[in-house]
Amino acid sequence: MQVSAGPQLFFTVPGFLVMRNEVCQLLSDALASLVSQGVVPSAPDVPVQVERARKAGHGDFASNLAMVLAKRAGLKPRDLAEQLCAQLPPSGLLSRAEVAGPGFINLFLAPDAYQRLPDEIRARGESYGTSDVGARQRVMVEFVSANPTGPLHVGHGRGAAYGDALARVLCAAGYDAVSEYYINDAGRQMDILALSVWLRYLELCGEAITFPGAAYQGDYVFDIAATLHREEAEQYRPDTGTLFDSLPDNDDQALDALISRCQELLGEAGFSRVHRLARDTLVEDIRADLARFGVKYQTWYSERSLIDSGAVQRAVDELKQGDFLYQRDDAWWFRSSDFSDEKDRVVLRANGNHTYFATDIAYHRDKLARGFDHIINIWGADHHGYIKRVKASLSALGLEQEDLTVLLVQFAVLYRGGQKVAMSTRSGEFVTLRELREEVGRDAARFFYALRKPDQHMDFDLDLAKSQSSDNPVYYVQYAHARICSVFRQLEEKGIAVKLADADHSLLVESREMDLLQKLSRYPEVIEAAARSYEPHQVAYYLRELANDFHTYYNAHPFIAAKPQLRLARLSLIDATRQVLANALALLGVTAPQRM
RNA sequence: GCGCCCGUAGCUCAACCGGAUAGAGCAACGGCCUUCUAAGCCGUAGGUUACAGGUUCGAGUCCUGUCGGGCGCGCCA
Repeated sequence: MQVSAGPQLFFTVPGFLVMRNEVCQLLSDALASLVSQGVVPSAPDVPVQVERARKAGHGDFASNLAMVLAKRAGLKPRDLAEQLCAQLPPSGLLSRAEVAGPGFINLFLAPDAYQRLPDEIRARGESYGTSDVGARQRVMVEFVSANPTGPLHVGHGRGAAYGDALARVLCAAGYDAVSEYYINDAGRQMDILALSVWLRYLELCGEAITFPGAAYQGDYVFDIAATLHREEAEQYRPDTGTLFDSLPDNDDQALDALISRCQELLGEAGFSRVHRLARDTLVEDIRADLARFGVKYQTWYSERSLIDSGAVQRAVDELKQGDFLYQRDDAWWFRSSDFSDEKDRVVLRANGNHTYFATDIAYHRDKLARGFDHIINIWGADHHGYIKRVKASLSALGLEQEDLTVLLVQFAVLYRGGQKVAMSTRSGEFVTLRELREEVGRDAARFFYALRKPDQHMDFDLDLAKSQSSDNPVYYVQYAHARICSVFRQLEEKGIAVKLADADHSLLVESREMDLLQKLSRYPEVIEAAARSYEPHQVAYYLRELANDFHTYYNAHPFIAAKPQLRLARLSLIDATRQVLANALALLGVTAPQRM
């Protein structure tokens, strides 16, 4: 069934269409006509590509369709292009089409298509730009998922900014996207944290402790210990006389021995109490930290719950039954090399504990079992070696590898005063996300992250990010929004009443006005492209372009001082601009201030 | 050594499933405020897209190799 694509449809269906897709449909119709006439072989499997013209003079849209099809049609590209133009169905959307260069088809929009845009944007409000190209497919985006063993650092910040923006962009493009944080609360690192808290607690009880160098050193460990001491007094202070006797020389082994002794001395319930207190405190801290960064999750999913529910055991058993596991050196290995991984991977260690990978297998299976059409993991680039094994496990469990996309975020290197900021988790010398937010502000930090595509190495200039000057790109965009708000405040102060709905947009004939209208019309396409390629940075670049068009317009033409009819049209245009600036900033988690 | 990511203006980065003359910001230089916020605008200059081949009507984009950078290659998470 063909969709007719007149302006009627485009402007009356409440906002689920994208202008470029409408143009694309017109061209598809033209192609179908040529096929039915036998000019072009039937059922060409070539997708019809239409893109925004990159140069003024090339019209509004351009297509390479004729060049792609020329060979199989046995026609010269330009001749085929002529025929395609002739077959374009009548439409209020396009005013004309012409052949250019080696065979491009340049398409020109009817002025009316632009002139109705401000009203359309006003009617759509916050939803302008959204579309249904995602067809309500259910997508989960999992990101950050840092161990709750300490505060988030700036590396997590990049993943948070990216994941959150991506989820929002996907929603805007018509996907049913949700965000999830996977709480790694089951591993050895958490045991070390619990031990660290307990040792600090013992200090508070007056014990002389030699705190291990490999344990967690951060101040937050003291805070949690203090809470424990305040709430439980000395209930978790057993006889610790032999606690540090004859520990292994090896630091890691000594730590494991201490954990075992701690578990023995406290009993399962006692250790669990300390463990849970540490976890809950840090998860809450992380949640609050991310919330202040503008990042909210629909779900927080506990790794431990996968173990407690038996999901990990079931997954391992099933892999065993399918002969995907084998025993070697007392450990159980997964045959991931059968699925193009470099080598097989341990799932159950010789000591009986499962590896992180084992819970990951159960976790990813669980995600898909929850009914998502697609799951996306955002990982730090240092985890790239894990992609193949996780995908291999999906195959072994009869699931589709294609249902999982792993997106890698490269590291950000901080610069302050032109110097690289040294960071090391080990020494506790890292810049936390909280410090970054307090130093440069949430908006600047989010916008800086948003300005980089994730697979690019990134230099983060702290001085630039916190500068309250024109050097800072976030203010450039926010300033455009504030300026427009200011214009409307001026109107109010002068007592000038405006009824934007009465504006006659045919009065908008200046080149800057056309540029601005064109940019506004492109917004839904930007969202669609950003969603399709998982690149929310496209929204950030679009924002800069839109702000630039506005600032240029602002400097070139008066709004309030114009004659009443023209004034109304211009105010309507900048009001629409304000709406799109606000919508796009919201996608990136950046505020749109009314004054600056 | 093997694998993954990356290499674009002096610096930081874009470039819409391969398209027309590779674009912005910063830094440099020159202009624009008695008028709606100068956190702004306009202009000038800046390039063999690391290098060498290949694929085709067309390559920054795809393929191969070389060089350079980051990361990974644990019964850690």
